[in-house]
Amino acid sequence: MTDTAQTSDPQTDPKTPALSPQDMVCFSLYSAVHAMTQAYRPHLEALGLTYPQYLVMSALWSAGEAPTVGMLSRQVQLESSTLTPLLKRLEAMGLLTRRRDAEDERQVRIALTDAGQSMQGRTSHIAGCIAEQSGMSVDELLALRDQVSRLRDNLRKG
Amino acid sequence: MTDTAQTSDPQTDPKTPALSPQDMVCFSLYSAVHAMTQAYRPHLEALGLTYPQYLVMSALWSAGEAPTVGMLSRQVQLESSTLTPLLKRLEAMGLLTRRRDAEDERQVRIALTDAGQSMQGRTSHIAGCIAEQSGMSVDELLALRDQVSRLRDNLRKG
DNA sequence: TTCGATTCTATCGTGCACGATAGATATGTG
DNA sequence: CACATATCTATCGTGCACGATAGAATCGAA
Repeated sequence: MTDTAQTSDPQTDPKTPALSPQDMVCFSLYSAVHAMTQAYRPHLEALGLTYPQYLVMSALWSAGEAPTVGMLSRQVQLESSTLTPLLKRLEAMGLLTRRRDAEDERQVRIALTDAGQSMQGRTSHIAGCIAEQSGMSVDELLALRDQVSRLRDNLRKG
Repeated sequence: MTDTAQTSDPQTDPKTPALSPQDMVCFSLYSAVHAMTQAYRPHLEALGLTYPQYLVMSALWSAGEAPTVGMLSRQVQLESSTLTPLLKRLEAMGLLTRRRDAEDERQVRIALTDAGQSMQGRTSHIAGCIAEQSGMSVDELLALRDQVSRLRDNLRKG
């Protein structure tokens, strides 16, 4: 993400002035994610979750039936090599179960336990806290979300 | 970032409908960073750098004189526990040197080697490639950068 | 100037995150 | 049925990223 404009020719001018991280779109995203993780931390520590774990739990709370690892992977955009150990940790905490699908034994279905289901109720205050801390209006946040999602989808296509 | 609006009361209604990751501002940022890292990967692999390493190199290219670890830490918003091993790897690649400051022996000053300096010239095309791949105009990207930076700074304050 | 407090970097342990790869199951073609 | 191909999850190695902590150097106040 040195992805802002450069007027001088990059091929002929070997001393193009360097873009500082502060100038780059990529750095704003990168540092915002870390700041967001820090903002979530106290809320999630009370639940014993990390941020990626919370993200997977959110996917499960909003899912209809027990999704497969592949379905989760596509939804949260993480590889199976990331998800498998993460899901094993959530299983060890007693929040979900992992079971081979009888129809297709290659797939593993993830189902919430009662403890996993009931945890959702203890997360409902978090959204408002973060939104307030963001110092932005709900409309601004929604617009930002849509812009960032559009950027992400375009980058994935390219 | 379940940080969009909830109309039902979170205290009295234990079954608040769950926000899917796709609804959350935090997830858009989180997934956009991963997409951005993937977009950078082919360009950075040619240089033998990871994205965080590239970020630190960018900070050094735009810095006036040899900054300390603490100065870099504040600029790229990473802890010394992250920077120290990262800087050691860049040192092992011959891109920079780490030396104790004579004035204040607690501090370590980071200076680019010739190889580190000259690498900058080979990065000048990357910005344009990513900007094009983003499918957004320069004005949109700059506006997005400023919005995301504002969000980050507000979250850091809270 | 002496010693308590602060500053600064490094170390350690845990948990992502990914590419490469393996291994098991399923599918399709003959 | 046989066998090549594809799909799906898991494993392994590398590199972040952070909190907690340690240890050295500096600063400050009596």
